[in-house]
Amino acid sequence: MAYSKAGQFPRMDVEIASIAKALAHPARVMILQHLARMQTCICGDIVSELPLSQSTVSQHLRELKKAGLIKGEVDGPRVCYCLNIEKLRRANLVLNQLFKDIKCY
Amino acid sequence: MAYSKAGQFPRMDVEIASIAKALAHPARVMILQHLARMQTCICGDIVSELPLSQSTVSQHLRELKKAGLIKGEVDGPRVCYCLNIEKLRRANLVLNQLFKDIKCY
DNA sequence: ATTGTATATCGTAAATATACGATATAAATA
DNA sequence: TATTTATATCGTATATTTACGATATACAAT
Repeated sequence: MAYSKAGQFPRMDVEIASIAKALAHPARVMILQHLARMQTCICGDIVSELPLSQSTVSQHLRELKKAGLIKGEVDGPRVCYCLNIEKLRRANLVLNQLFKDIKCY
Repeated sequence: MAYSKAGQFPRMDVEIASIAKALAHPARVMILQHLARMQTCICGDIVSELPLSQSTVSQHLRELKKAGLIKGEVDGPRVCYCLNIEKLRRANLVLNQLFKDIKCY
């Protein structure tokens, strides 16, 4: 991220921002939705679902993994991705708390 | 945004991403929280609340305005900002719908 | 009219994000 | 072992974001 002052913001606000950042690209939103539909957390399929090259999709997957929203597991020559349910529940909680704090729910 | 393919993603996913992007910096989260606390939507106060320069805060305010999450109204030499409650409700709705879609709530 | 105050905008630098093709890696299969 | 397949990473180009100081703007007050 192009901000150099992360330490100067409240911990919770940094967490909210980090979660929001992971959701801040339509490709990544689509990836989450796709992973939710296919319980059998397919992987190369994601590439064919998106209008983006394989390497770009791989970058988005890395972003989602970095934020903890998905997990990837090697399975032979391929990698199976799946949602990280706990972290996503936490994301939902944290965002709802924000809207509650600002009285918009 | 550094993506050139917005038209190729579902409208709803673009909306989610755009909302998330507005929330993707702790300074902007803090601004929303501050505006919620002070109903009298103060403005220059925001600058003194944040560890950032006046011009940088102004940029963040512009981002929030662009996303529609806040409104700014000129009042003499100063500008009063306040939350855009309807848009924030919509943001909450849309994000909750995402978490519902992916079964993480 | 001049001065002061509050914001926005400009110019700029540096970091990060997006996107792709090409290449490397790792594992299954022939 | 060689080949195919699936994915990640590298290199690179471009766009965007973050951040600041300096300057412009717009209004109020002197």
